[in-house]
Amino acid sequence: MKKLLDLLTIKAGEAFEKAGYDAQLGKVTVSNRPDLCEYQCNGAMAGAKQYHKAPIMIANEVAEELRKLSVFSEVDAVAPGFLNLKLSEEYLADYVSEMKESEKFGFVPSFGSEKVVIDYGGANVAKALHVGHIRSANIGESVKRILRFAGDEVIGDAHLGDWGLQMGLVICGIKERKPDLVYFDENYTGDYSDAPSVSIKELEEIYPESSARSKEDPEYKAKAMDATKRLQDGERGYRALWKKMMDTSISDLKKNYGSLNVDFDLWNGESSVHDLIPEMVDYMKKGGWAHISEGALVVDVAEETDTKTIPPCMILKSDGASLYNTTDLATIMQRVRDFDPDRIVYIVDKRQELYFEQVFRCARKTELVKPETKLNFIGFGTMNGADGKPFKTRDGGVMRLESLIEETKSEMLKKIKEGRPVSDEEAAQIADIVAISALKYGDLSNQASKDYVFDIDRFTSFEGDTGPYILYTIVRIKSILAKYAESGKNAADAKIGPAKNEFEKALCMEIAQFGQVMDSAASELAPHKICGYIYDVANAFNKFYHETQILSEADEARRENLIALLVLTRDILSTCIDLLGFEAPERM
RNA sequence: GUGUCCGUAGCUCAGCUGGAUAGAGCAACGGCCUUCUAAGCCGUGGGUCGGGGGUUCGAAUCCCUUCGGGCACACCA
Repeated sequence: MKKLLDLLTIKAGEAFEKAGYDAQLGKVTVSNRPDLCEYQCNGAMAGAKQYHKAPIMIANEVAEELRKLSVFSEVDAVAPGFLNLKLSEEYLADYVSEMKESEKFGFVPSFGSEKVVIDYGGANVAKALHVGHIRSANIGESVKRILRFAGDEVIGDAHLGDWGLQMGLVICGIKERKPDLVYFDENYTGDYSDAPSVSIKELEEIYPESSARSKEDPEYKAKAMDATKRLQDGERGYRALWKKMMDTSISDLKKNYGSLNVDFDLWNGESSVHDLIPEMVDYMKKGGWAHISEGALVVDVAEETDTKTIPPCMILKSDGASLYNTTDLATIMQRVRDFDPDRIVYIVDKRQELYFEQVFRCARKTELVKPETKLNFIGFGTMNGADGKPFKTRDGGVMRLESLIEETKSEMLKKIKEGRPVSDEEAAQIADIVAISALKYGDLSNQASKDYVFDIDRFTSFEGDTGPYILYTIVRIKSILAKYAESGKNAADAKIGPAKNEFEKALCMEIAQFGQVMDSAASELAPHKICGYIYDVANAFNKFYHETQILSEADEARRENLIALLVLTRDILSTCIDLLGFEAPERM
């Protein structure tokens, strides 16, 4: 289906042309003065100079043409040259009815489909997820779903931090605690499959402890670095222990990400490209791109048009060791080999923007990717506390993501119980679902690039621009539809009829925006646009709901029309929250 | 220092490829439940869009400047 605004723009363009003007002037937008009209076209004013004519005269001539169409119920030319339009109820009803029958509500993206790898999550093995991980998870998951909806083939990669000094630190920590473990027996040649594993609890204790100690004790740090090197060089026991830790950590990560409805297609990490690094470094040297600067191997990425100095992209440190850049570039190499993607999207803290600019330039310059391959950096802002500073626990520490989720759930449970009476079991189930909506909507409704204030009271509120409010609206619709179904009736194939009042029409117009909104959300990778949209739809629905008796509507045909409108509204909202990565309960 | 992002109602934020009277939510105040979930709806009050200049018929939006804040700037990730 064509987008509604595109259809109207085509009509207006034709009218401009018939009146003797450029069709390009016919751009129709949603009105910013809903008291005056529903849609507007400002082309007459834009064309005034070109045609040396008063804009109102042009507007009048175009209005004359537009009035001949059945699309509009009202066309006004208003000073200084606005064209004010109202849609005919029949035209609108036909449009939304067609949406209801169409796959994806008739959404057709204005761009072609691609193969995309999304790099998000940012989890580190052996370290618990903390609140800082929530944005990448939420935004990445949503972007993944949005692009899939738009027809892309999307691969989500967790890109774990599983190979650096942190692993050496943990190995040292474990060795200190349990030196007798078989992993540390250099003479052992047997199998490790029955060897003891490491619990997530231990890992979470050991890492901070070991990390703190290494900062004060240079000798200990040297041991950790040695352990890291031995791990990377392939020492059997260390590799086996590492594998055990990976298993423990990944299953814990799956649990935590799972509670946010986040899942990955690939659980690759820095370790997966370890073997690729020598080859890549060699390639960059042979290609003449990499050279030694201050002892380190670098690729110059500055360009003449730069307004700021871009430092070279470092490939190897002066001690010959690899670093973040090395694995990220090798990962690009790997992704090109494995998937040959048209596009790689990184959902990362915006403070890493310059760094990724270097990596992208380096990848292009060294022809790791084809010139047309898109490399996108989606930088997100910090989640702040009420004081406007990065979110911390009450005692100033870093809050674990799990704790944040638990706190939100218990807060929500309290509110659910304050409401209508429900069983403890049902209340808990509902609270879990609604809490996730609160967290995700609270996060995603902000533009990704901006910092935002995390306010648990606001996010978990059932009022205003919140996840729970959206869910409440969906639940209301479901409730009516359930009652309708109980009466044994079925209006599954019913069409949506011409709106009988302004509220019904307003709801239809909101719904009709779907394609437009999806298109910009997908092309701009902007989940917050979907949040804004469903908030508008929910508001329009609640107003409509307040004014309209549905089940008690006497005219059966009219009632079926209304049920059809409810079905479409529910489906649109449900689809949108799924794209945001949360779901609605049956009751709340 | 260089670069970059931000500054809109008491608070949290939309709007920013220029259009008519700058919008929401929260908070405050006042209405609406024997009727499909009142977790809703309706209404009232609240603004020199940080300041100054410019471009334009028209600027929160574009340009310049200035003030205030965040962030980044090769061997961390």
